[in-house]
Amino acid sequence: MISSIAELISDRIGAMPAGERRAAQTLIANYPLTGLKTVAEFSAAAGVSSPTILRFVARLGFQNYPEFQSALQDELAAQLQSPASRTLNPGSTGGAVSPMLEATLDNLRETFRHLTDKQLADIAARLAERRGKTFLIGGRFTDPLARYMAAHLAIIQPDVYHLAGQESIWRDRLIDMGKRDVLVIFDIRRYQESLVRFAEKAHQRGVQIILFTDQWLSPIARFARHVIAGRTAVPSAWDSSAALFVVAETLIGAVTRQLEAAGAKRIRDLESLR
Amino acid sequence: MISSIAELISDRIGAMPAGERRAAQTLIANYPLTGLKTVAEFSAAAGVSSPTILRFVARLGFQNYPEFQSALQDELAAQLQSPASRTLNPGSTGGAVSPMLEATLDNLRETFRHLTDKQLADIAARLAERRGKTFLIGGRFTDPLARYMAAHLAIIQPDVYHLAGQESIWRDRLIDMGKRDVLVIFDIRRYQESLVRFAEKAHQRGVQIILFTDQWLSPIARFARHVIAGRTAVPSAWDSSAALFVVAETLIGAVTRQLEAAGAKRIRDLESLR
DNA sequence: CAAAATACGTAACATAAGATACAGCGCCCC
DNA sequence: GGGGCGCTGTATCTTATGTTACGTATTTTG
Repeated sequence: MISSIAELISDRIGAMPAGERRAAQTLIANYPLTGLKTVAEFSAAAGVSSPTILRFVARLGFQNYPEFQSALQDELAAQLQSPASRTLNPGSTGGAVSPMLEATLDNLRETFRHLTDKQLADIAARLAERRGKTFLIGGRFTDPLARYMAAHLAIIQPDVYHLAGQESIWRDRLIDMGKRDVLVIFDIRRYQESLVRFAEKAHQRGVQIILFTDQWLSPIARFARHVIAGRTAVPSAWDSSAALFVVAETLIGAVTRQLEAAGAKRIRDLESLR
Repeated sequence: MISSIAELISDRIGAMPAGERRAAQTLIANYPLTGLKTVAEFSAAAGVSSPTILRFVARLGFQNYPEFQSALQDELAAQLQSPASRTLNPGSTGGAVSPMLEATLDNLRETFRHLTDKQLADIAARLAERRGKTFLIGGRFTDPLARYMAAHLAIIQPDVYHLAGQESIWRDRLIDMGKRDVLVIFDIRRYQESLVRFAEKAHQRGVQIILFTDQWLSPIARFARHVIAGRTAVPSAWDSSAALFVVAETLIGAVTRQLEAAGAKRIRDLESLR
């Protein structure tokens, strides 16, 4: 079975005329980048004319050049999103557990690779900024993450609220929200209508939204000031929220560090209350 | 110093208008593929108009769109040729992020290293066994994990209950618990007195306890049938529950697989209820 | 060795892509 | 509340990209 275009090429390269073969070799040589450039550039790199390139992709079975490029891009997307393929682990971890663990480790690495220090620092700074209130809410499966984050933030600073219960309840809380406030939303597929509506209304009131979502971006991204896109794919019937969980923990740590001075006093006060 | 376009973006994303920021977030979310597509496709993915995309790349310092794409391709070429450089993002190694990530990755590996497939399989089998009820409860910071697990398990099987609210409430639920039932407890330092008491009473009633705890083992371990000890140490003011979270997800996946036949029907029934 | 078939490139064409001008709108500041 | 600024989208235009037609070169075969 032929799965990648590279395989397809090496499968048929024998039955190609000289010019097309040069095209094939050039493409393979630094795959798949040459194929993503324009026909003119491709042809120049291969030292043949444009029509030869087009005949080449036609021979591979594509209707036209854009279709060929799309196929390459899809392949590249798959490759970039599941870095598992590049870490070929030769039996180092053989159990039935490891697929799940490995996928999660990859998701973590991949999620943080798309996340710069500056982004996290900005978000942490916004959360640490003690001007307005902080609200947290999540979807069906992600609401526990909102709770987890709220449980920590509420200790180191005042005015942290987790929005729970029925939609009507938190919808009414909108009235307390304004420009100075922050709303942290967790929303991964399948995105919840009610959350989107809520986010939109909050946005209209000038609330700054920090969104935790998956790589396909919840529609809430439209309204969000900051977006954290975590990888969720694992070999399971469910999506994994582990990457978002770790980002949340990282943020909690960062905020705590920023509030060190004020926070330490607050924690001491809390202790004395027990 | 700014070496990659991704860094450049996150450096300037703060100073961008809303539309362009959406473009930036969309690009980062699955970098760099969106940037290799046409302006029209990019704009559609981001939910903005084409000119906004062009203004976005102009703001990044590129003269025109093709130049921007070339830069992305060059970057991608460099990345594909030296896979090692992917993991070491020179800008972020010095930052505050990676210590946290690295520690979490270590915790995950370490946690699973002490966890055999058989252990997990046994626990999953016990959870999938549909003789009695399943109760879940957690401590101050770990209760969200109990909720997360409950949210999933409740979908694939009946009689799954998360114990929330005040101590007196769940203490009274003890009366419904018996030998056939399972109690999943999350408890990490500082271990909660109330949970220990609850676990002891449940144990006396013959309830099988599955305990998620840290490597120092909650006192509840005395009463537990199964103990999962996760690593929690991270360079932060707080302990990390990420390892326990991932174990929970792994178990959820395993239970789902075991209940595939029965669970599939149940999920279908649930869908039809909406 | 000759004739035919195939391959290749040049050049003209059509199309789709990127760029720009302009008007509407919202937002912020005064 | 009013004026100004800046952001965004629609519509138009221009560019360059992919495509095709055709003539020449090259190879293959009888």
